[in-house]
Amino acid sequence: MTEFNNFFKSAFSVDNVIFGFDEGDLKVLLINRGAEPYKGMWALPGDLVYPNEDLDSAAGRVLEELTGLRDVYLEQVNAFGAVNRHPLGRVITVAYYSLIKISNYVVTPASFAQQAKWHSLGEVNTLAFDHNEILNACYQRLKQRVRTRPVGFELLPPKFTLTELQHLYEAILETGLDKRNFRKKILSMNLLVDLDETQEGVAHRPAKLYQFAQERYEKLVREGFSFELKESKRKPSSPLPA
Amino acid sequence: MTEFNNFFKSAFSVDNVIFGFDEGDLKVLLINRGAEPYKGMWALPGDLVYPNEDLDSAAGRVLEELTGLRDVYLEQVNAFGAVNRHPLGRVITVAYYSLIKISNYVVTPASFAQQAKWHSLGEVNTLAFDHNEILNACYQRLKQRVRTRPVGFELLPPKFTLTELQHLYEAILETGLDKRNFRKKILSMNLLVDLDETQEGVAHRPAKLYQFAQERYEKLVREGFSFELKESKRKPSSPLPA
DNA sequence: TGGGGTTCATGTAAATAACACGCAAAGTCC
DNA sequence: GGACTTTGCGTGTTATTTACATGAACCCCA
Repeated sequence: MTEFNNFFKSAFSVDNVIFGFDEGDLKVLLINRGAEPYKGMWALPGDLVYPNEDLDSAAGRVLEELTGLRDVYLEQVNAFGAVNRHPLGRVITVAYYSLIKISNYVVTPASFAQQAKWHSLGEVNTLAFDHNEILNACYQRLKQRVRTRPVGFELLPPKFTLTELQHLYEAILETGLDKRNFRKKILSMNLLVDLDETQEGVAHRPAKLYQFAQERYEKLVREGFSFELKESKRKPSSPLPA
Repeated sequence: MTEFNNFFKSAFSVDNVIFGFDEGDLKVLLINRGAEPYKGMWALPGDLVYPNEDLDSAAGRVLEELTGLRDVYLEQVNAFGAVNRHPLGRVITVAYYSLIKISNYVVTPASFAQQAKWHSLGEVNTLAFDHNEILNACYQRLKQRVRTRPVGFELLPPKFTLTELQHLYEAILETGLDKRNFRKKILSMNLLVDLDETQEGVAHRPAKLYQFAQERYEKLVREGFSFELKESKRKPSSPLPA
């Protein structure tokens, strides 16, 4: 057993890629590290896992400490365990991503951060540790999920317009979609409830508001669906912000 | 840093779900544990990760010790870290699955096993640790992969018939497929090379042999494809072995 | 109060992909 | 050489996906 105990010299952490959606693009919540190593650099929020804590709980805790949110969509993606990924010892990390409604709350930097801030996915620079790699893996996973589960909705406010929903898909999939085909497809899934309300205060014809049908939503999350739409030939999504 | 070091009391392992395909059904390679805990029970092959070893390397090592094979399809699935999943301490495990050509080699039980043996997926009973859960997660992942990457081929011998290929898909997807549609679809992918050879010694019309086109294969592994065929109405796969 | 600006909402025809289906040919076995 | 088994193809039918344009609703401002 002595030999066995030699192995118990490592630790593990969770890192959480927190996605939000705002102003038409996809964002990640990053923290500015308040402690060494990598002090002052941007990083994914994460923490060592407590001895009596499950991985999922740890990921949920990190999220809650930072945002105050519970009961949020949270999915484990992968473990990262390169030998030297952490300068202070052998630490493997388990990556999670979560989807939150960005408008729902105020970010309160946790103890381990000086600052927490949303970054557009396209504007993320070099992060601490191997966090760029982790971020990328989580983003790829999200991209894939969006095509087979209706998880996109987790990112939207309770009431939304079809155009907002389309912009969300376009941002995640990095593509442009045909409006009519998008609507036809999404409406045919019986996933949306027409609220008989419209936007107010917009300087143009107001759009109808929808919410998603909870039961149907859960069914589709469980069973999966297939959302495949070809990139629109006519209106490729602009690579530049307006 | 003292506090930090309190965390370094845990270990991590890899467990490897090794899939093979033979006699028309999907198999997993299990070991009979030669040491406590769970001595004598069937389990997934796995091992603690050495202090200077990457996760992927560890998974590859486990596989090689058991089968002698290198350069095999290997994919990480998930980490499992329930607090009490290991009776001797906090050990989280990272699950991998690999796909091998079952006929290629002889199983040689590694040091940690008394015995290694192929089990049909349907005949797996209670395993050590949380290995049933892990096995299931890996199987689900494989099922999903098969629909978007041509990984199925990793399980077949270098030369195979279309019928064998179809049986493989049916076994993994647990479904029955229409022969003609299956052929049409798979041939239209330009993935197969007709070897101009036929089976020998079979008591019926011999089938043509194919191999898969390496380049095209790699391209499709990278880019993905979509293999969706509806379950055949006429010949649902029999739930019972012949 | 009406004209300009902007976004919303919608339907159809053409092309493509998926589906169900049956029969002749190529071998082995006896 | 006749019976048996499995292979290997092609086609009509149906469902899905694609491309595409115009009038309607609302705000703002002159």
